[in-house]
Amino acid sequence: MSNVRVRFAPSPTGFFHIGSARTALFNWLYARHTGGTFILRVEDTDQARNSEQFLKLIYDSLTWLGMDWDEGPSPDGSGERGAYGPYRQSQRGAVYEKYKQQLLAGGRAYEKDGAVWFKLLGDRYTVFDDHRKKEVEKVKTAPVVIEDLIRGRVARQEDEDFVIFRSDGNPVFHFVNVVDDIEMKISHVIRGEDHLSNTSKHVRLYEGFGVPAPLFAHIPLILKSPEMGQGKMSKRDKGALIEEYQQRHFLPEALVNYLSLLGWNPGDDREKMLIADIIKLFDLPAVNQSNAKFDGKKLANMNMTYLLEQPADRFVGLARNYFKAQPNGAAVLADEAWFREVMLLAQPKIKSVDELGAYTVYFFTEDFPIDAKVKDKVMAKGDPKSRLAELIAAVPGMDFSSDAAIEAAIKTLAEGRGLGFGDYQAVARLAITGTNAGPSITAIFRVLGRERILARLQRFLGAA
RNA sequence: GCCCCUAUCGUCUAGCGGCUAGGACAGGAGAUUCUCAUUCUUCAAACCGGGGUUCGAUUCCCCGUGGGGGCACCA
Repeated sequence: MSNVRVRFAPSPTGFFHIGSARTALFNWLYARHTGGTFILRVEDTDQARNSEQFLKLIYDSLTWLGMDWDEGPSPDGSGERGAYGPYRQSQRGAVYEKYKQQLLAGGRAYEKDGAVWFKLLGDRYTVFDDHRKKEVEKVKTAPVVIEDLIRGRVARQEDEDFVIFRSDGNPVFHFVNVVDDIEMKISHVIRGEDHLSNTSKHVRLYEGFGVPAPLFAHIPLILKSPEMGQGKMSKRDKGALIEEYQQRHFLPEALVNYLSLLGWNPGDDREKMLIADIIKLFDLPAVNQSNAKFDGKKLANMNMTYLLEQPADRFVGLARNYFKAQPNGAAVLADEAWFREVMLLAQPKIKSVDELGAYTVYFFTEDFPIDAKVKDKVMAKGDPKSRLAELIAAVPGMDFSSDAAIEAAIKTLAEGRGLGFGDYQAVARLAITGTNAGPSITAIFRVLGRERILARLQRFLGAA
């Protein structure tokens, strides 16, 4: 067990964002890499915007992604574990009060306009701030120098007193963040670069409390992809919410793998990696300094490569979860053995689990759609109606015992007329599945069975 | 406006003074396959600009420019 203690400190004020997930991930990876402690702390001081629903979403998303926390609220929200609680800021009022009194008593804070302000040390002067369009009091101070683990030395001037308790009596972010990091003995603050400018405030606060500051590591931000526009990813952007991937039944390890590569790399060409290897290889100095744009296509590709190699049981389980949430789910799942067979036929073909519904409809209903474009194309080539009639004649006597037997039968039929397998395949597929994409036609014959194949062929020919 | 961070193919990135600037996703072409997809081969694609430092800069420094973030009694 190392002395590394890191925390992920989200606010339950909105959906769980991909940027938050990445920050959580880097903290978690660092804790696991170093054998340290990963803490979840809920920053719910903004009573107006907090909600229990969003809090639950944080627990669920972290759990889904496989980021377990050593201290913090329990995943079901019922209690908590760890020696430095409570882990919800809304329950830490007494702690903040104590630290406020300490500053007040030491002359490092004062009241003004009903709020409590942190007092900087140095000579004071007044200037007109043309950004805020008002007179402000400034303080001459030495620059705050931060030795950031990712950015190197960063110097920034902090030259204005700032509010630490609002006039409504509630403490502000900068204050509670620092107090809790002290109380929870946080060793490394790993957070988004958007906090880099805040860090000078935080360092002054640590000084005010007479406590050494933790080490800082400011990670790059995730930006919109070029199609989405400019700026950092916001909750409005497509693909920005973890919930979305969960609903689409992405593999969490694929998402984690992709996220780990946004701003970090193992130092060689490896991209697809086991979580265990990512943990082993991850380190703070290897994190990039520049922001990364989100690429949904690369994520989708990562998800597909994971999907292709899933063991049958896991894939079928994933498929089952997906269909449970579909309107026709109960019917699809009715016959377990058959469901499994169909899903395993689809596994090597699909790119994501949420394609499964459309990809396998015709296995579960006679009322499947016919793709008009595919129909036009297939029916325009050769003499498909004759091929269909020939198949209808042959199917009753065909050996359906294996894919190989079916393939042999169709080939024999084709050769007898100087044709190829393909001349039957396309039109049979169209008649039986309504599309041109799918598993091998022989497997479809075998799984659907003689009666249904024959019925579909006849029905299609009759309508054509 | 002020402050901070940052800059290699469209995108994620490797490179840590001397390389035909490498890989991956996306895109193009081809091969394999009963379709589709996978897979394989292959093509196209980048060092933001200007000054330095150096025998030599993608690499180090400075200045621009571009991108990002921050400047609240939000977090």
